[in-house]
Amino acid sequence: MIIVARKYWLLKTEPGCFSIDHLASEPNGIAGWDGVRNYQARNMLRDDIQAGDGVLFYHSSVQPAGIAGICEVVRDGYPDETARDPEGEHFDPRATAENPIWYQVDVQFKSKLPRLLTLPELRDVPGLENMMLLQRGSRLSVQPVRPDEWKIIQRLIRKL
DNA sequence: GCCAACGTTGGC
DNA sequence: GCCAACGTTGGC
Repeated sequence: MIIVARKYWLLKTEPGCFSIDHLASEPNGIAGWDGVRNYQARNMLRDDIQAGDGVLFYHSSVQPAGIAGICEVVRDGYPDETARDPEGEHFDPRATAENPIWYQVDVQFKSKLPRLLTLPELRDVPGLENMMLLQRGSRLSVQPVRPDEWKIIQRLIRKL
């Protein structure tokens, strides 16, 4: 018997580089989440994130930063080919076909929030105190989100 | 632009 | 394997 436990994640991106609008305008709203060059994040992309998982799409390095939309993982981790493109900005000369080093998933657009659910707002929400995003010095670009945190955030979104 | 936090690199 | 130096992230 296969038990599929749906999991939840937060994926960070700088909207100047790739925003929720970019994702929405892709064919079928599907894009590869590539270019991640951090081992902790890589491990989650490769091993933990699965098709069907829910994703909070987070805009970082903007004022204010915040959750911009919701998307869903539609493909499990697979080698990130941008690591092997010498012309690309995510090139890593160590990556080979046998040892790709870096991994990505594919995500599909679900919804764009009517407005950003901002970081300062999230900090004030009871129940989110332990959310990884809100911890000091937290800068992982791929973060697990607990089911209760996901639920609270879905409720906030409905009231936006 | 500043700077705290954290990751990576490389000499030893 | 330690750790100092350096690079990057990202909120402010």
